[in-house]
Amino acid sequence: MRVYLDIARHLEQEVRHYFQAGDYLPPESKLAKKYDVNRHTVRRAIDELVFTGLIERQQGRGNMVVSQPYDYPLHAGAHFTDNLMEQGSLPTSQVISRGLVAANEKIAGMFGVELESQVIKLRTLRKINGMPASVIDHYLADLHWWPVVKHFEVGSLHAFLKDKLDVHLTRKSTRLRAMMPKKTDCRLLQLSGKTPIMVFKTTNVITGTDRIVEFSSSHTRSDLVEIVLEH
Amino acid sequence: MRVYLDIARHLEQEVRHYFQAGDYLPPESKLAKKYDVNRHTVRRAIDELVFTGLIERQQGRGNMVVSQPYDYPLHAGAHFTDNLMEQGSLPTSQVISRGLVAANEKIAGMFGVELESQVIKLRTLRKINGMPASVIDHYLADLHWWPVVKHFEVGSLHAFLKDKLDVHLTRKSTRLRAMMPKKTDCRLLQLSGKTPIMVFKTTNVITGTDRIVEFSSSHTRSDLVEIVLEH
DNA sequence: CGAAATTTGTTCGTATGTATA
DNA sequence: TTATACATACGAACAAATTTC
Repeated sequence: MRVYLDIARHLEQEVRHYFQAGDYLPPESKLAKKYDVNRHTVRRAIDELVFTGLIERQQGRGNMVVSQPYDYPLHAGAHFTDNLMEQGSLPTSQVISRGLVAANEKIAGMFGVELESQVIKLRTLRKINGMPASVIDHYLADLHWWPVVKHFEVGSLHAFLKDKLDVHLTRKSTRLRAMMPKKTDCRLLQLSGKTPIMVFKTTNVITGTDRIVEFSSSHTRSDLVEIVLEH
Repeated sequence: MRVYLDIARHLEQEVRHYFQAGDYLPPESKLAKKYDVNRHTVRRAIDELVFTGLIERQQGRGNMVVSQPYDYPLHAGAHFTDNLMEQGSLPTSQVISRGLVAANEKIAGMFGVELESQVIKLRTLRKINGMPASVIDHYLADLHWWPVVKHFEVGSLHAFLKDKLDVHLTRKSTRLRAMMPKKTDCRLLQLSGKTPIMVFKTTNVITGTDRIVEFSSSHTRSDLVEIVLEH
């Protein structure tokens, strides 16, 4: 059983060998016919590739290949450093999902909006030398940004907002802890479940004001990344 | 449409208000009946909560509530905040060992002294509400401080140095990672071995200079302490 | 211990909604 | 506007893991 995992593996090989970033997969319906399974099963397989950041779904358009093939990961144990001051403005991240979600109590409270009101949610994956290093959920308060944010694909979110919307963000506070990865973390970060992750929660305000307009939660592999703060 | 999002929101509220970590949701079949939808739809809703780390699926068993709801009244001891900017000058730490040791390569390099030359080492334990929260190893470059440091017992090491020796220290850099505790960590911090620790390595200079005269390495329980940085 | 019941996991089929070209 | 493609939802069946008896 678990046909979708076989298909996911096969699809991933196909993508890495014969597709480039920007290409689109064949339609789900075609793939379903090709693999002789229900379209649900193909979707479930593609879900896996979306999770790992290889594919991005685009309703009405298709499933796009996000990252380059042949990005071979380094041997484990390699060591990187990171600069906390650049969290949220990291240049090497790519979007793996986006949409509007209802604000939960915490988010609504921070943003000063009604509970259940809609906010923008982006999930980005950051890779270092082809290795997934951290997955970051961004929440944006201002729905007016959505038409623009819809087209953000790779690079720095903060730079993108500054560029396209003239919105300048400043970090207000950062909260940090460590924990063992959940299943989703393991999948997204290709983790074994034995190494802990670091969790950063940061709030960002519009520069010069106290209005929190972005909240992000980052899950970072602790074996690949060492955080550096220069005072 | 998007019934599953409504259900996800409702479930999240229920969980945050009436469930604790370790509790199990009602079976998906019951929830499907309750919300009068197909079980698929309930599953899709629960997927959202799994995604955010609130719920963990356990095949054959049920869907378990994972994390303590953050807007829940905390029972004492569950959660603390800490301020990184005060690391190394924390008032609640006590010395558990002290002495002169030979500098290893790393320490010698940082201090700019000969390999194997003697440096001061202090090990302090920091407790929060009587619970060991972190163990810190301090290395001091200047042996002239030893006669004075010998008498340091509790409180802030930095304040002590300022008081007794008129030495003003300023943090230069902090490096941070997370790891699983070693045996010694488990013993000193009364840890089970299943929760990760955060490791801070900080260098301190004499204020106004670039001379690194203190290096400290702090091992901190990640389940008791959340680090807060205000920018 | 083993069988039955319970609960989540996967797959099929079908239908309809929504976004994009 | 129409066609295409992804998104959501319903119903049914069986598989796999766990608990209960």
